[in-house]
Amino acid sequence: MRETIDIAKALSDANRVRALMLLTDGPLCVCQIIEMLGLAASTTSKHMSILRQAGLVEADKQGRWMHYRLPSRGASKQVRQALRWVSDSLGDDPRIQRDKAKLIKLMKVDKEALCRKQRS
Amino acid sequence: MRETIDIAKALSDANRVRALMLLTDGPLCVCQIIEMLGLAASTTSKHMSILRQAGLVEADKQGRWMHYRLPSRGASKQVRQALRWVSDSLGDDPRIQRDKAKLIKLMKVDKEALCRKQRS
DNA sequence: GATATATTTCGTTATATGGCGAAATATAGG
DNA sequence: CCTATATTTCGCCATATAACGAAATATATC
Repeated sequence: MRETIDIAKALSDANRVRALMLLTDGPLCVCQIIEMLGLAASTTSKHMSILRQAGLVEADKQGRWMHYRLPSRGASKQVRQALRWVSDSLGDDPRIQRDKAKLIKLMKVDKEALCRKQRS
Repeated sequence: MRETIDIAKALSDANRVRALMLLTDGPLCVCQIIEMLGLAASTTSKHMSILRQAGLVEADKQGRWMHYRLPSRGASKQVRQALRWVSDSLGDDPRIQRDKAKLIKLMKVDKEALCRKQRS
């Protein structure tokens, strides 16, 4: 029960769902997610931690950079099914599609440059 | 997007999820749901209205009694998929099973008697 | 039509949540 | 080991949410 509610809670905020959908084409660095959502770093970090707690994303730290990605095969049936639901539901949502288009451009920007820009 | 978030929000409260799962074996009267959840009538009513808004339940009024049930075939793919997720996830949850057992007993009580008891 | 009653709506209160900026943490590189 | 820096944690504020009881609504029955 707890797990199910945690997953539902994690999915009940638009910015978190956007972040999740951004990961469908591969892992992203926190700074990239910050840029995409347009939120403060602290807020974005909290969102990712909630998604992680629910098992909807996995994280791994590479040096100073933290990368988030969708869970690998090992994920529980619950998580897999929830992810499929969201993904099927929002596959052609206009906001999500705009995000994906914007992400393609963003991926061309160097991470170092991105972080520098965010600092200033 | 809105619809997805509304569904997730509706599913992010334990009492609402319990109410939803109670309906898997057929429609119930509000007074029965009140009894099962152990909440005030007004609170229960609000929960049902949130589930209804999200499309996760349908309602029909029969005289003074309002009956809630899971949506019929017409439901959107989103709703059907979300319901399957919850149902698969909680099929063998202990709390849900206890609820179901309790419901079987409750179904033997006359609705009139139930409402009278709740009033007093 | 008046009364009883099942449910909903309203008003209130306490807690949860999402947002930010500042401070803390951890790691790369001089 | 000291500095720079990517991310997280903390403290705060505003808004959202879940709970209740009281009042309102709708419907059956007299």
